[in-house]
Amino acid sequence: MPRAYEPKAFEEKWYRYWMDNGLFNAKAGSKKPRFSLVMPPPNITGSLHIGHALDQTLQDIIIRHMRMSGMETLWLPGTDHASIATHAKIEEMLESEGTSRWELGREEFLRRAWEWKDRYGHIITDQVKALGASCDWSRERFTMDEGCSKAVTEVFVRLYEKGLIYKGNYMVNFCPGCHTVISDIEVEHEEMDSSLWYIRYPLEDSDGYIEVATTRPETMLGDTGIAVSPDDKRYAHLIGKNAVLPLVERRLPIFADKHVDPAFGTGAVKVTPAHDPDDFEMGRAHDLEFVSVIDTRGKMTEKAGKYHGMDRYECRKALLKDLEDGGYLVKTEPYKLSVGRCHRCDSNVEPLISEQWFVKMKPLAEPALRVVRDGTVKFVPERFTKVYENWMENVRDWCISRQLWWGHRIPAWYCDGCGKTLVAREEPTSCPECGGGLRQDEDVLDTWFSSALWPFSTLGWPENTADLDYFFPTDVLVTGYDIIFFWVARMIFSSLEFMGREPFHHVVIHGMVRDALGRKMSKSLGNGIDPLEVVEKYGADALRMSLTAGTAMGNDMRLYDEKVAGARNFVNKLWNAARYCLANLEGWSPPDRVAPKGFAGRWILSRLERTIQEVKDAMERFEPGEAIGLITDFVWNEFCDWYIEISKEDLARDGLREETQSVLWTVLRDSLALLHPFTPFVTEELWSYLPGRKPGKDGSLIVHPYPEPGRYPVDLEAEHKADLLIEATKAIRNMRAEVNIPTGKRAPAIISADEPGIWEAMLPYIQRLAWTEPLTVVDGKGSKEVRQALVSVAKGAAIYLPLQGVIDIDRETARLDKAIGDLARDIERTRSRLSQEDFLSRAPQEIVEAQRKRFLENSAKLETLKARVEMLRRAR
RNA sequence: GGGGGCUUAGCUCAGUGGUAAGAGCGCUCGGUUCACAUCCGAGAGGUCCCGGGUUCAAAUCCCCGAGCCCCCA
Repeated sequence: MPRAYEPKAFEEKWYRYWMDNGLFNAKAGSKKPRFSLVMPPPNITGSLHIGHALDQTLQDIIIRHMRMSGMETLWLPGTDHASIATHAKIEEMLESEGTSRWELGREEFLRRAWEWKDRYGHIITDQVKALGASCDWSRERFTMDEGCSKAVTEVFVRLYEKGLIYKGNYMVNFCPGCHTVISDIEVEHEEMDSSLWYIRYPLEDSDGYIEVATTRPETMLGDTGIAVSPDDKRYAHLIGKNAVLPLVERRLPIFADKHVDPAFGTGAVKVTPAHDPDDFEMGRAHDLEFVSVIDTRGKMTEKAGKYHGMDRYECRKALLKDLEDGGYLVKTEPYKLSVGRCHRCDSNVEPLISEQWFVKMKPLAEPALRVVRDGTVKFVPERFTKVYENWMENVRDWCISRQLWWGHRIPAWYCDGCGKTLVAREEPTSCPECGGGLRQDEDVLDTWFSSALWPFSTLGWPENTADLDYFFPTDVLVTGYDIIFFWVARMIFSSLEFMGREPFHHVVIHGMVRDALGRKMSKSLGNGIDPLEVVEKYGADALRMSLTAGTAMGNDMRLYDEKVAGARNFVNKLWNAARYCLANLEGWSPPDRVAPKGFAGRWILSRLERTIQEVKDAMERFEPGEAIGLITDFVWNEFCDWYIEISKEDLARDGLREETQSVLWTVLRDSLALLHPFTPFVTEELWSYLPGRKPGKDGSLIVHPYPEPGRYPVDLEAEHKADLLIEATKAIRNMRAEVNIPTGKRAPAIISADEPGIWEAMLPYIQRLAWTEPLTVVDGKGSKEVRQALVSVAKGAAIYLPLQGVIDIDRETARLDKAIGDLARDIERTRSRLSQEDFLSRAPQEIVEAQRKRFLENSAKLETLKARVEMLRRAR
């Protein structure tokens, strides 16, 4: 075995081994209890970023843990066709070739898109493999593969037939960058510095004016009314009158509407029903005309008269100048404006009226709320429940059509003859009403429409497959809080509607990975961390560990080099601990039973038992960060720092050698098993060297049973002894450091104990661990104080460090005085607690008992120290 | 406007109502200990954001406030 941990030497090897032996593959219908989860499908356009790495790692930890716990596990991977993103990518590519989708036509465009998908679509899944993701690649799916597409059509048709999908003319968000409608949640709102323009609209029947304030002057060309608050006395006399739109000369009725905020601007607002969601509502309520002046490319329409063809912002400039020239512009004020921007391309979204397909949400939302409220679906951490509920309660109809070509084409046909709309599973040949020719809807569906079906479409729905029968509903879904609305919510209502039950039972939500300064990683900042570079430098295990250790589920985290290096250091520590164990296990083979008699062995197994219990508990609560923390503490701070050091002593002793080997082997074996879900590569590698390992693939760690509580006795007596050993060792090391005795240099020490018998057996260990020579025990009751020495107190013992030279009395007195002060304060605290009637009667017995014990122990220590100080004074 | 989160050591973060508040990194001092310098040993460093309340007991639960962040409208 190499001295240092070299992840590159074996990571690929093991991934291939697991794959080649089918160890990731699930069997439907197995007798074992099942556990399944589906991977949130990454976009085919993307490459692996650190957020994926976190998401994948958490899922892999869960699935490996479950696999080792004896479940028939399925982790189903796949990719998402990412309609807008891929479409944009292809268009970009065509543009660079000097052509366009319009020139090529739909069929050729799609051929090119599939070609692109075949070439690049698997890049991201290959990258996922480098992280060690143990998903069942034989079941890999794609949102646009045959089965998933069939599911999409089926869902569309059924919802349409049920009246839950409709087509209509409504206010939608149009993205001029992506050239398509997007849904409400794809719009991001951002506060921006802008202006508020005050414009004077002449009254029709008098010389007066009504002044309005607007943030979007260019939309005035589509104004068809003016609204004021019904309670606003300033304008009461104008209600029912008309104003005249400057430059356009359109007559605008002035009316009252309670949605108008009298405190905004002048209290009077211009109403543009075709270009503002609120105005749209007012336009309907007050029967106003709808005049569209901006088109889907963000350009002014014919209706804009002389501004026709201008870009919306260009038009704003021109218009403001004309208003000013005409004397209509009263003033301009700075104003903080909330602008809607496209989630994908950042363009300013244009609200406009357009005919689109929608999903009616109310009837679907209701059951989706119920399953979360009654606990059928649980969010982890729980606080995300509220986020979900909040959204679901206020959900609006979902605009699902997109003016793109890459995606699931809407299964709707229109008859040229009679105008009838047909929605069908298979392409109809002619109109059933009039026999006329049919034209399919040009649009495709929102990508999330297909992702919403992921937990069951990937298992074969709408067919009744064995996989669907066995693995559905899935158990857990792991994802980031940023897609609760986009995806989680939609899977829940889709599954309830089509499967008649929840898609999963737990939704485990993680946070975002940020850079060292806490900033979001973004292309424009260039602060993204490439997970593959990290794997290259530190190994996949270190990356996985650094993404999980020290964070609580649901919270954002920062990632930086030092953190990964720290994780790598632990893996290296494990590596070397294993080397030590293995070197001492040569020629040894495991016995049937491991039941050490020595206290050290009993102690470490007792600690291992407790660790196994605590890890189990943390995993059940979906807190892998806690679990990995418990394991690393155990391995590093107890096994490596103490037990291994103790074992060096015991291995040299005839009577103890064999049981010590057994203990080393046992602890190493269980530690590797405990760690495997977190650091699969290094543990499988080390496992392969472990004596007693079953041969063949069934002997692989990946399918070895996860350590369960109840394996080893919790041994209080051994734990107590180990406590004493550690306390005494630390006391001696401490005093040595105090007087600068170098580590490793032999120096004498004396333990003056109340019960010398207990200490007798520990001498060789303390001697080794604290570099004492000689180390003696004396009976504390009978013996005299040791003169030229430093002293420390432990439970039931005073520990002396004799010095050759004369000790510095002042310094030693000061040191002891500090210790006395600390002890006295603590004793006072416990004494006061123990004197409170309420505490004694109301606090649990164990707590009171612990306080008593502490009081007594500390009092004894205090006595010793006080006597010592007294002695030093006399010696002066 | 509504909802949520965060505030704990110099930095990044854990933290179950139980009584001496933890880790990693950094810092200081000392180490060529036969697994490991990717390491070992020792140490310094904290009004647990402020103020109330509940409780025998509060970093932890409740209320008020401050600062920062996120989501929704």
